[in-house]
Amino acid sequence: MPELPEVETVRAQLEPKLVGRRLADVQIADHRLTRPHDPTVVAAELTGERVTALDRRGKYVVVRFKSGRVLLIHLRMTGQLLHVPAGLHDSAGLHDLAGLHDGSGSLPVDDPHRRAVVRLDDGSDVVYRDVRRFGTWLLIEPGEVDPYLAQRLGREPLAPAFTARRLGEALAGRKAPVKAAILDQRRLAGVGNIYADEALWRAQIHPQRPAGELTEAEIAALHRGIRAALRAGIARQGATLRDYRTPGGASGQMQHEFKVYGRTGEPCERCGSPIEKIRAAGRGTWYCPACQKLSS
DNA sequence: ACCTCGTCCTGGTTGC
DNA sequence: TGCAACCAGGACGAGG
Repeated sequence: MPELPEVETVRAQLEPKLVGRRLADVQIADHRLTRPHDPTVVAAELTGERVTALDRRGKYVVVRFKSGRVLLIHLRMTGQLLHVPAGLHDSAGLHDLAGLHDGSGSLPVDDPHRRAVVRLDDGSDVVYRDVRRFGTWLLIEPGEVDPYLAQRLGREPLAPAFTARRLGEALAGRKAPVKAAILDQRRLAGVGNIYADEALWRAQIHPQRPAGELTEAEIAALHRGIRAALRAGIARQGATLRDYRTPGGASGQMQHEFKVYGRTGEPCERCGSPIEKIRAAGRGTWYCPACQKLSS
């Protein structure tokens, strides 16, 4: 599930491949990708655009064009953006990069999960894959992107302006579990299920604590925990559970560093107690019942 | 305003 | 062994 660290890794790796390039040809194979807009129309509008910047906001990849228009890409659960150098199209190498081994030593001729391909003016391709088709491409007219994002996204957790005080403001008065609160993109942009659990473990806070009841010290610890977990994820190029790949096709390494996520029954690194799995905020949630107490 | 839950979607896993 | 049920979860809208 691409969260902030995965999306930031994709952005950083794609940036030098995309900035300055013109979109020579755009093919969109999935009508859901550009909903509610017609993919053929979107593809035609994208063709000829020149990329001036590749940014990230929350979990969105923000592709900025010279025209002022912006393409917002959201990978949701299983979206991938892969860069394929000129001359390697449709080769076995691409399937290898995309992690499509079928275990028999042979590689599929067609990739059924390829939803879109952008040919750049240097002959390379940006391939968009998405098994579950939750991902979205939204082409936005100049001036409309800031209001669109402002309506949906809160603060960037790694920005200097995101202080413990700001986090406290976002959590104040809320009775929802703290995990639900930090997953709320309108409060905090970019934290998903994995890094929420990892951040709460670092802060030694129970995921079901009411968000508004955290003490000042706990808010400070959570602030540090969120930023440390996200930075660790970026440093490891994200976490690959199944689908996530960098644009070069590599797996992330952060899954090897998880303190709690997916580690049911394994000893807590801090206290040795077995990690437990519960359901919180409607999501699978892992935590240490000994050092993340519900009542402090 | 806040909060919870259902929906979208596919493929891997579980259970009978 | 076969096959249906279940599970994973980011964003969003419905309903309380």
